[in-house]
Amino acid sequence: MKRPTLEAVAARAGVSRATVSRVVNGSATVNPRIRTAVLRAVEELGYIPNSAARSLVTQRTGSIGLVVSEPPARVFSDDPFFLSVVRAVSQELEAADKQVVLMMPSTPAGQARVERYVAGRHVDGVILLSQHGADPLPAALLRTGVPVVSHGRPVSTARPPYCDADNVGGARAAVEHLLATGRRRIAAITGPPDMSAGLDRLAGYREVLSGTDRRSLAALGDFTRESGAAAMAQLLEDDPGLDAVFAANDLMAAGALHALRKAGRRVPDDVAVVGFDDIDAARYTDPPLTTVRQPVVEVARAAVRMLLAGGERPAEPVVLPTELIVRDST
Amino acid sequence: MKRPTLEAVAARAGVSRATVSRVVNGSATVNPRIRTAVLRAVEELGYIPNSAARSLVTQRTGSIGLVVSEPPARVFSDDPFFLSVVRAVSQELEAADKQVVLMMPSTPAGQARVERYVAGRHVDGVILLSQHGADPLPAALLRTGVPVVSHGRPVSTARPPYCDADNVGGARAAVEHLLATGRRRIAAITGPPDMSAGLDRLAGYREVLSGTDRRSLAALGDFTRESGAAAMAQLLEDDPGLDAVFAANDLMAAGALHALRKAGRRVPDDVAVVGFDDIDAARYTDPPLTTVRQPVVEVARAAVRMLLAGGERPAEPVVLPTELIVRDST
DNA sequence: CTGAAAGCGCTTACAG
DNA sequence: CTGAAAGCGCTTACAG
Repeated sequence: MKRPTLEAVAARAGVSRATVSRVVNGSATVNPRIRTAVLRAVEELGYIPNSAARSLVTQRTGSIGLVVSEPPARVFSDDPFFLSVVRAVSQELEAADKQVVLMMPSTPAGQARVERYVAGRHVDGVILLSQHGADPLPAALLRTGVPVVSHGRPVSTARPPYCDADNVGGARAAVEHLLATGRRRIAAITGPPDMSAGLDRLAGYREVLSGTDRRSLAALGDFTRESGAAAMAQLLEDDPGLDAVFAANDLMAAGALHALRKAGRRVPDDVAVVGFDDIDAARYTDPPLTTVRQPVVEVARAAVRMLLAGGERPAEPVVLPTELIVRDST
Repeated sequence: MKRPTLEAVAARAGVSRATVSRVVNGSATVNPRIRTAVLRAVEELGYIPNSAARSLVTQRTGSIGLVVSEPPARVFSDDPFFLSVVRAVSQELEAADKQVVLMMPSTPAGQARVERYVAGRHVDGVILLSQHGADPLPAALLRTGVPVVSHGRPVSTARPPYCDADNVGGARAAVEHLLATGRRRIAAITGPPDMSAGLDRLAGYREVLSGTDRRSLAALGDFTRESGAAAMAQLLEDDPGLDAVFAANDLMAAGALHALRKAGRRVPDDVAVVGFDDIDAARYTDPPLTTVRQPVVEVARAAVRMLLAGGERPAEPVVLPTELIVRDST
C-alpha cells in the first residue's frame, strides 16, 4: 500500500499539483470551492505530505537539534534538573511547531555523527545543553553555518549567543542569606571547573565573601550526589569549625546532608546547607533544602525564541533572575 | 555560500554524479584510483550529502522517534528513572547509527503533530515510552504502518511488540524478602492504574500474599514522591500495625520514608520499606533503600534490536530479569 | 567499472 | 486564481 502523493490528490480533485500544494500549505489565493474539493480528496486519500520532498525544495526541516555533549560516565544519569530543562525546551519547541531531535553523543564517533547530521541540514537549528570547556563540538557546529544557541553560558572558545539563569546572582543571594542568619564559616562545594554554571555560582560565593572578613573555603565537586558527600567530608576535615555550606547544585547538597548526618552534625543547628536548582527532591531531603530556584521554563523559552529569531546578529545574552527558596536547612 | 552538491564534486573529480554517489555510499565496485580522486574532491569541497534528497529517493531517514506521551502535569518531570531509559535507548540507537527524535507531546494538538510527523515518514520507526492505558497515540502510530515497538508492556488496546523488565517477578522477590525477614503486615503503594509497570508490580505483590494467610493492603500512588508520602500516611491510618511497605517505585518509597519519619516510625525497626527501580537516589535516602533493580540498558537494547529487526512478524515480547538490592531499609 | 537518464515528491516563479 | 514546467539533490536500474 503505497502512500498517496500530491499527484494522486490532484487527479482525484481534478486540479493541478500546484493547486493542491497551495491548499495544503494554506495559501490564501485559492478559490473556496476548489479548496473544499481538494481538502476532501486529501481526506479521502489520507494524504500526508512527504517531508523529505518538501525539505528538499524548501531547504527547511522543521526540526531543531538538542545537543547534549556529556562524557558517558558523567553526571546526568541522575540529574532531574537536566530533565526539567529538556522538557521545558521540548515544550517550547513544540509550541513553535518544531520537532526536537535529541542528540547525546557519548563518543568521538558519536560527535562526528552529530556534526554530519547538523551539517547535512537535518535540522534548522541547534540548542546546546550543558557544555563543557574542552568540548570541541560547539565550535564544530558553529562552523556548519546552522544557527546555534546555547542554553547556559558557554565556556568553550566557541561563542554562540546564549540564555542562562543568573547563576552569579543566585549564589550571591544564597551566601548573603547565610551571612544574614549569622553564619560565620561558610564553605562551598563547587561544580566541575569546566562548566559555567559551577564557575558562575562559585564566583557569586566568592564575591560575597570577599566583601567581608571571612575566608572562602571550597571543595571540588562534579554535580553528583556522591561528589557532594565526598566534598562535605573533605570540608569537615579541613575546617571542623564550619557552620554553613553552599553547594553549587541540589544533588551535591543532598550528598552533603548525607555526609553531615554521618559525621553527627545537625542541620541546620550545627551546619546550614544551601543548594541550587530547586529540584523536586529538595523538598524531600531531611531537612528540606534551602535552595536557589531557576526560571527553567523562561530560560528555555528565551533560548527557543533566540534561535528562531535567526541568531544572525550576535544576539545579546539573556540572563534571567533566580529566586532564593528558604526551607529548613538554614 | 551555497553548500557543494554531488554535481560539484563530480565536476571537480572529473567523473559522473553516479560515481561520486557510489564512492560516498561505500559501494565496492569503484576503481581505487577514481575513488581516491573523488574522496579528495569531497574533502576539498567539504561535501556533505543533503539528507532530504537522499531520504526522498531511499525512503529512509536514519532517524527513530522516541515518543513519550505524558500528561503535562504528570510524573516524569522529576523521575530519574525515566531519564536513564532515555539515555539508554539513545545510546543504543546511536550505536546502531540512528538519530533520536524525541517527542513529548503534552497536548492533543501535540499528539496530532507527532502522528503527522511519523506518518510523514520523518522517522523509520518509533519506540513508545511510558504508555498510559487511555492514550490514543499508540494505536494511531501503529496505523501509520511505521514499525513501532513499546518499551514497557503496553496497556492500551494497541498491541505493539514490546520489551520490558520482569515487573511481576521483581515485586514478588521484594515481597518474599519482606516475608523472609519476618514481616507480617505488608502494605503496598501502587503506581497509576493505567500503567503496566504499576499494575504488574502490584500483581506480583498480590501473588505472593495470596499464597499466605496475610491480607493485602494497598494505597494508590502515581509514581511521584508526593503521592508516596500521601499514600503512606493513608496506610498508617488504615492499619497502624503494619510493619512493612512495598512501593511500586523508588520515588514513592522515598516519599513513604519521609512520611514514616514524620509519623515517628523508625525504618527498618518499626517498618521496612522496599522500592523499585534502583535509581541513584536510592542509596542516599535515610536509610538507604532496599529496592529492585531493572536492567535498563538491556531492555533498551532489546527494544532497539526488536525495532531494527523490522517488527514485521508479531515479535515475541522480551522480558528481562530484575534483581533485589538489599540495603538498610529492610 | 562507469555514465546517461529517469525518477523520488514536492514548491514556486512564471505565464496566462 | 490556476496550470505547465523547472528544479531541489540525490540514487539506482540499465546499458555499455
